[in-house]
Amino acid sequence: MKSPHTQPRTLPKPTEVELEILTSLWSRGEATVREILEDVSQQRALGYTSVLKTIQIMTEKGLVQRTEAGKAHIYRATATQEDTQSQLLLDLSQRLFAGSAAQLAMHALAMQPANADELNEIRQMIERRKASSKEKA
Amino acid sequence: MKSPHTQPRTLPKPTEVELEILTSLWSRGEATVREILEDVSQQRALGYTSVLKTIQIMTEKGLVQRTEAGKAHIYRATATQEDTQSQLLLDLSQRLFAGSAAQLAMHALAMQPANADELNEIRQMIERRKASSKEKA
DNA sequence: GAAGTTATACGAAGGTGTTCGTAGGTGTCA
DNA sequence: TGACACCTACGAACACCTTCGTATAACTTC
Repeated sequence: MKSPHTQPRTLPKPTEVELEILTSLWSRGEATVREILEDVSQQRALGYTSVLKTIQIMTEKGLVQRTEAGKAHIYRATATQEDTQSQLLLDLSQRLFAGSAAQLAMHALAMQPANADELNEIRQMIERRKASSKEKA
Repeated sequence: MKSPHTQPRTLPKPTEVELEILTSLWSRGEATVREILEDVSQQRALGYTSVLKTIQIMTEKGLVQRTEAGKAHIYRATATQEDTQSQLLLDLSQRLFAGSAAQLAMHALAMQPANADELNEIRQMIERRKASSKEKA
């Protein structure tokens, strides 16, 4: 029998270090503590047990899931990167943009120029949205 | 003589409650602790001294500045809302979008539909950027 | 002038996040 | 088999955030 699904519907907001670990997991798919440490060490000096401890806490929180296969445990992120991006963007838009993701997007674009491809992609997205909103009306 | 300018060039990232207080200050321009409490109380049950303590810490951090006029001190935000929005957006884009504000903006738009006015504004911004990038090239 | 109101200052408690040291288990290999 | 390498688990220290209680000063009001 597999473990009972005692997972909460909504995952907690990952903290600073937790996010770095998740980034490693997203890029690798799954990883051991040592592999995560390799990635995280590129940006920050951190001991092995620090990563281990953090990822154990993340397991308790439900942010990651682990497979106990052989010597080293293998971890994978519970939420996709896209879902986590949405979660944190929504959070920021509520706290700093009165809940308007569009305002947030506008500010981001004004802040840092986008390249041509990105601008095209955004334009296309806007056209699509315009079309669908016209349908609705 | 006024106080020596011992302020750091970069302000620390405001925390949860600090951001709520800043939001009150941005909308009011300047405010006393009691006025801030009025605003914050709309969203969260909080005692007077809690707000006072927090804003005292914010003063130490340089997030707000105070004028000691009469009985109650008057506070104003050091950074504008726009600058703080940029600061936090930049931070999030670096931590979760590999430093790409455009990716962040795209994700925000895909996540939550924008209204027609907002879409137009974004489209115009894109056109303007396209034009300026053509000039450069 | 005593009581009540309102303000600031400050200490402290409780929670969480981050980091690491140490202990203990298991496998390898000369 | 003994030394070494590598793993997990766990406790503890430290810093920061949040909240509030208490002390104290000043101002009003009867």
